[in-house]
Amino acid sequence: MSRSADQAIGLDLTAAVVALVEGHPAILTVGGAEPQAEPALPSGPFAPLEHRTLELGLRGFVEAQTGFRLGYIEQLYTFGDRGRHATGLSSAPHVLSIGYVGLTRAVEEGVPERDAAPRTAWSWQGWYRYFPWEDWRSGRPPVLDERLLPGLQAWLARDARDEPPGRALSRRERVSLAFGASAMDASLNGAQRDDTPWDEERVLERYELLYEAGLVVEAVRDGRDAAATPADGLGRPMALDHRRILATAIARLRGKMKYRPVVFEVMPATFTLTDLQLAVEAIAGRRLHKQNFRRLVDRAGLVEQTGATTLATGGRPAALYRFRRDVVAERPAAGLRLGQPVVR
Amino acid sequence: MSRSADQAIGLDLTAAVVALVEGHPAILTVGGAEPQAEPALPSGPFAPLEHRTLELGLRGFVEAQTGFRLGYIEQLYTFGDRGRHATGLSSAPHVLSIGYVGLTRAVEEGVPERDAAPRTAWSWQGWYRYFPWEDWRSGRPPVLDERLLPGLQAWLARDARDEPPGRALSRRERVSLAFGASAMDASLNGAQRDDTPWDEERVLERYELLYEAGLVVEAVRDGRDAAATPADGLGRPMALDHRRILATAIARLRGKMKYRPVVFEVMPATFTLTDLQLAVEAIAGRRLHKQNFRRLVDRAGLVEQTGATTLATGGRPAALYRFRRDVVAERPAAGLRLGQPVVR
DNA sequence: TCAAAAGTGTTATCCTTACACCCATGT
DNA sequence: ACATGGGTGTAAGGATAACACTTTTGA
Repeated sequence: MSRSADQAIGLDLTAAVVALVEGHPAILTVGGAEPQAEPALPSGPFAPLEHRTLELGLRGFVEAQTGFRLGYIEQLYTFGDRGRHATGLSSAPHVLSIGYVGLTRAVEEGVPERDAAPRTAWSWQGWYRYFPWEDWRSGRPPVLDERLLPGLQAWLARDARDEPPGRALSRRERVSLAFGASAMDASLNGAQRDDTPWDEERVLERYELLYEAGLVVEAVRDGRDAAATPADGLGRPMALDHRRILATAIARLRGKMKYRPVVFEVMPATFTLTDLQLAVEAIAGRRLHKQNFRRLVDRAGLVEQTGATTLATGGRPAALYRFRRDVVAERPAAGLRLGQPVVR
Repeated sequence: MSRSADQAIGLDLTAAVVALVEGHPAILTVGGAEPQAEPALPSGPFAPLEHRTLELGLRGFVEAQTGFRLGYIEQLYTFGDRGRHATGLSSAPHVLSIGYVGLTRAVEEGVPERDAAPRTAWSWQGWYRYFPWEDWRSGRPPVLDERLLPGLQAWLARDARDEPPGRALSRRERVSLAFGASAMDASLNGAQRDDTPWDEERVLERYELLYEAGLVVEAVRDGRDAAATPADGLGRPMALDHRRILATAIARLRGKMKYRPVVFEVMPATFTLTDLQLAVEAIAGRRLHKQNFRRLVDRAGLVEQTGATTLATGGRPAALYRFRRDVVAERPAAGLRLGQPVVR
């Protein structure tokens, strides 16, 4: 029960800051400007004497490195696997990272949220550059069938023997769950009744499997078996374990959106219903049914009309809406329970 | 971007280990045997050179301190607020804690899961001793109206002035959300349309409010304003911030149960449907509708009959069931989506 | 025969999904 | 006039919530 600081521990606070840039979900990255450098998320070492709380420390790093002041933030997970995100020297101080998601508006109209000047090169990067297989907005992503699933199949075949039997799910089952039953195609293993569909929330499970299979560059960099790793890997790499944190952030947002009104954190003060739908689709990574979406939003009492309209969209003028802050107090779970209407 | 271990950081791994003991949800505690000592959760300092991963470190602590070998575990949150759970000396090393939930069977029939002898005094404690207001199985808990809500009301009245206005929810709204609209009784603030019901998942929000209001002993111990703290406080205290970790664990379990088959981790190999219902009710803290529960479990394909029956329940013999492990592979979200049928 | 608990059947209601159609603007 | 996107109505299917009722044991 008594504690002693046996061994030095380093703790990084890392933020996946999300905004919408030209209709696409984007994250704030630092570095990566030089040809070979990998982009990173805003991050820094937690210093208990300077930072009153973890959250304040995080906000400080983001503001210092990019000038953005965060609104909504949420802790995701504390990652601590050795071997990953390691320096190679086993005597080096062990570094854990606490990952956060933050939401912000890329550009606030009028009042700029960015006060301080950024002290580092930063930029917005579309998050689907790091996870091309997660964007189903214009149909099933080609990478899936062209490279990703074949790679996974090869991995399963290659490593079938050294798999310990036990209560845990087999690799084959995990792949099927994460990527949908179609991933396993002809080789359905028996009692597969209702073929598992693609679940947009399983972003992290998918990334982890690709990592284990050696199909992302980070796996090779961390010194894992790289038997079949393509030279370029799938999706862009990020520094350290930041892509894993981003995967966790996307998964969390996609889930949370359905029962809490978090989308509005990335929306401007007023917007059309189509704008809102596009934002939700951008985050969820799939298309939604227009009419049902509108009724959904309406019934949930999430928005109210401002009275104004805009012609900016072309066609019939669209009514402008604003977020109704009261919903949070009125309804316990005010979100957009999307259902599965993939319209395509 | 370069890191340096500026200041010493201590990291505690802490586990809320849950099992069912005589039909009640219980957690594994250590210490607290002596009259004045507060019970604690199994816990210990993370030592990167000894523990390959955070999870392995945690499992080690639990096994060393209680002899229990954990099955399912899940990371909850990393707590790092200074002022709480602090030593008072500002130069003492800052200690963060990573909280986990674990599930286990209190007594495994036949094969004992407990191999090693416990090196510390440990015991199972019903979790509702720490959160009496969370148990609605035999109706609305009396503490709520007798002590808890009056205490909160007093706090709201007392601190109404020094509340900063802003986008965040007001204290009054937070109380209403966490404890249901009935908490605010006559003083409904206007647009309160559908009166917020009690949401069994908001365990942490409720505990945090009680802490802020100085109504739990820990708040006084941590040096917060104790203007109206009753001598004994509400519910039993735990060491450090362990009760907060337990609150997080309960909240997570109550939520997770609805979309993942985690209940079965605390069930014996075979059980009757009533056993299962009682287990779910014990965790959720409320009664469920019998007939609908059975159909729910059936439709979800979560269990299958063993063929055997038992007379142990009294009355007509009950069929024995076992968990169908296949569901996990078959259905993406195999859980008990409870709905709100509070019967009583 | 009665109490106790297991187990089955049925109905009203709401929500989800899908489809068809109308409206207001610019070109 | 027509293309474009905004906006509304309604019907079919399924899930939920609530009800009443039958079955099998032990005392």
